[in-house]
Amino acid sequence: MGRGEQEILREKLMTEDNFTWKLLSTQDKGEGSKEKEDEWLRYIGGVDVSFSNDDSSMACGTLVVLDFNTLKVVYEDFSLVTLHVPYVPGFLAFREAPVLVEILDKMKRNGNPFYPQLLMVDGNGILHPRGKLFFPLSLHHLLFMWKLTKPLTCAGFGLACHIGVVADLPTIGIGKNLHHVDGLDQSKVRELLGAKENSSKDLITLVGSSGHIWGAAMRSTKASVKPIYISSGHRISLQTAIRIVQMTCKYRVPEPVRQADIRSRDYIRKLEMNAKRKNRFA
DNA sequence: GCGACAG
DNA sequence: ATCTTGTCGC
Repeated sequence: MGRGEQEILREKLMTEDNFTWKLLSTQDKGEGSKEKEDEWLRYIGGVDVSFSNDDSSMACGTLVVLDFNTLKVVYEDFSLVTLHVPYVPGFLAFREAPVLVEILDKMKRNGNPFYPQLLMVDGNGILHPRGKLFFPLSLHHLLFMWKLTKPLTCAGFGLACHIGVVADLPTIGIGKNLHHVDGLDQSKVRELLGAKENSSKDLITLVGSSGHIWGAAMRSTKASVKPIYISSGHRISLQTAIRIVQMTCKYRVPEPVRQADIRSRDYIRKLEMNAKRKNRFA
């Protein structure tokens, strides 16, 4: 029974393209294709969690949906929660996934027409270490993590994978810092990106000491020296993920994640402002 | 052996 | 993750 459970979970993580929509390199649509608009990638979601300064356990989960053609926000939702699980490197999903999955689920239940066809996550996908145990987690969480990671033989299982499997959505992981794994580290990546044979490239594949491909480091803006780290979350290949990220990068961080980030911070900042006004009248 | 480690 | 000011450059 436990073994069968593991088999099912292993098969749920897909790092190949598995979606119904189509993606054109130019995203141009020919004449007479209006009846088939559902077949094109149009709505891309972005999720992020921001935190309160006053109360570090208070968090704001945020979901935004952008129109791929205009890169404008067409939907946003927020959810305030109190987090009881601490942040532990490698176990970000246990802290942030529940809120984000809940907001997604709410949107789906309401039958919202803007429900995303693809989700970009502020956090890694398969670019993620496994098999390390840390203390501050409860036994329940450790067992859950163990069940999810044990069957995987060729990849990690970061926040983007976690959300993708639970919500059954194609997801892309976007890291703003490198999570050290399989011999990869910031200095090595910077060395490769800056190397003369790569000087024309703004993209390098992240190959670990074991030879495994974990994702890609991308210099998304000409001027930026600090790359972003792209990896497959769920139901998408690295190649496709890279293409989509490149098409949504107005700035260093792709728009869906950037907008979720900005609006999430804004929401919690305004909340704190209102709380302080109340105190002034008390 | 110890430290490094997404947000 | 979060605080915060100015500063440089397109």
